[in-house]
Amino acid sequence: MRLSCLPLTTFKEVPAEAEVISHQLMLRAGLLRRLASGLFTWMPIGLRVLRKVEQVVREEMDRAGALELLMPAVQPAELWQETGRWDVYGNLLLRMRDRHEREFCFGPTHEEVITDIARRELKSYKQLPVNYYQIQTKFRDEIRPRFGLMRAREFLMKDAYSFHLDQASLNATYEAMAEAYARIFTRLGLGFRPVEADSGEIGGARSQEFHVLAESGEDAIAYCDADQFAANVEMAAALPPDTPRPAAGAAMERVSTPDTRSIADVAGFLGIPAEQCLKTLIVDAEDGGLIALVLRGDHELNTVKATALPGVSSPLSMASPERIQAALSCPPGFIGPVDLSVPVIADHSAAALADFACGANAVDWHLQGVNWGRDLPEPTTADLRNVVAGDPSPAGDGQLAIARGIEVGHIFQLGDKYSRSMQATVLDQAGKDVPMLMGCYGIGVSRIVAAAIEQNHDEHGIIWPEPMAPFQVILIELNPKKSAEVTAAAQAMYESLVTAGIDVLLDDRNARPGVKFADADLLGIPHRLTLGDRGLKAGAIEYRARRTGNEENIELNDVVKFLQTKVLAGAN
RNA sequence: CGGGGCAUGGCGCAGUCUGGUAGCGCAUCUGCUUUGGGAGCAGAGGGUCGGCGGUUCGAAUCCGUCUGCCCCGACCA
Repeated sequence: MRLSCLPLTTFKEVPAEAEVISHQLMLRAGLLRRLASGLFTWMPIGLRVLRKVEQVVREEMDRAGALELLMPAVQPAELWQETGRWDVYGNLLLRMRDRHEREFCFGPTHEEVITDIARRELKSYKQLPVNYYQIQTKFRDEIRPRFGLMRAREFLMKDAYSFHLDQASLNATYEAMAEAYARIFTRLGLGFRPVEADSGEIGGARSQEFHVLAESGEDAIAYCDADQFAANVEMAAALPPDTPRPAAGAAMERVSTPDTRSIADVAGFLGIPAEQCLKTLIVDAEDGGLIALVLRGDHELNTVKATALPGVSSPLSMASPERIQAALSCPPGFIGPVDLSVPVIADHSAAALADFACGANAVDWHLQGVNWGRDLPEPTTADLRNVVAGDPSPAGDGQLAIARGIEVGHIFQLGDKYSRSMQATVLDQAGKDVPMLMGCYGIGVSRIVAAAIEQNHDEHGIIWPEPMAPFQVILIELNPKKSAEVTAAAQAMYESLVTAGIDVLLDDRNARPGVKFADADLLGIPHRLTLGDRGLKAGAIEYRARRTGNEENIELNDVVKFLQTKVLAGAN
């Protein structure tokens, strides 16, 4: 492609609407334009990136034996009513009516449609397993679209759905998809991690998310390199400390602590570390009463774990200050587990403390030197907290670290949820109708593009991983108006690169060198060739790698060969 | 949906408090000079100041109302 034929407008300044770096850079580089909230136009160069990602996904899905098809974006309400999701899905579903007043939605996902296909097409166990996939535009009317492509309302997704006679077959395809996903993200040149995830409402046996690691990621991931453990922070178990509780060394003492409510205040006032304090949270109980959850001062409550506790109301709700005052005769901020009139559940780490400080259940008073078993009963213990860096790995070997990630893929086992409600059955060996088991496997194709930028950029712009770069090479022709020789040489070089099958962008615009260099950096094309009169005289062209900034001069005649080894080496 | 912020040429902003008929930088167009990291000079085009209503002799500016966009929370590829 010749840049002189492409109306490309790049910005020096960051558009005010963009908050995250990927969104900013895509707007500045002219890859993306916003139409409305959560709706974007992929401009020509941006679309090339999207297509390259799509192609890698497609190749690996094909290699894993999945079958590509394409379902309609618009879906009839009847299918969604069959599974009950027409009512459950709520406002995320964009609904519409046709001229006959029939109800439709713009598909946010395709379980219903694919299950309808499966029940019509698949009649015998002999046809199983089957794994169908598509790469298609989805629409989810997100409550709050944000961060550009990261949470757009309309987005490109690869969604796959597999059908099986039995669990063993489902497991096999699930594993095959996990491997295919790992290959996809590896081929795309992304730093990623598969993590154990909450299977949530769907209730399937297994679920894994694939996260691209980036500072700006929305999700916190706990992982351990020693034993390969990785899970969403919400999902990671915090093990009880393996060292026994120290012996009590201090006598319990009531201390006046005027106006010190927060852990930070208390720890500061008493001159002790936060991990020597207890934090007592009062939550509503299922039976209408209250329950006290006790954590170490430096730990955070994990709401997923807390909700799962017997007796705790679901969803979790913190008791109001009024209820606390009424039931305990003490405002929040001075509550503690000693002589507390409601049930106490302590986190393992909190239960392992000796000589700790906590609220005295009286305004402006705390207790110090408190010990379980002596000053108050041994508590019921449970895992209540989020894991923190340095915690032992639940998999048993090594310590956890915390990283941030962007979820770009999710695989899970659906079981018979949809096949049962939609009567998608096949005849088994015994000639009996049985509902098929299903798996489902998603990849956010457009989100990958944003995630790649979040992970790969510098102060000058994007640094595309080779396999998704819009072009492999940018050829900059310096001062085209000044020298006919340079122009001729650039054209000849461009032609020979194209002939060699190299994806090259020729910057033949009549612009100053600085503009071209800046745009090349902003666009993030991995390999840059610069042809100017200076080099031409010496019979050489300058090469520069976007990521490293390394430069070298290449003989004109060697350029194609040089790039083929360089570019192809990077692409596979 | 709750909370906060913003809306002025394509982009970034000033002007709003204290009403007097719109300005700066970038971008765009023309010419000349320049040309290895976002050039200089001279000129040009482009804005019903988000919409509607009100106050006023007069509204970007004050009042009301609606809309759009962005950020923080619960959801998700």
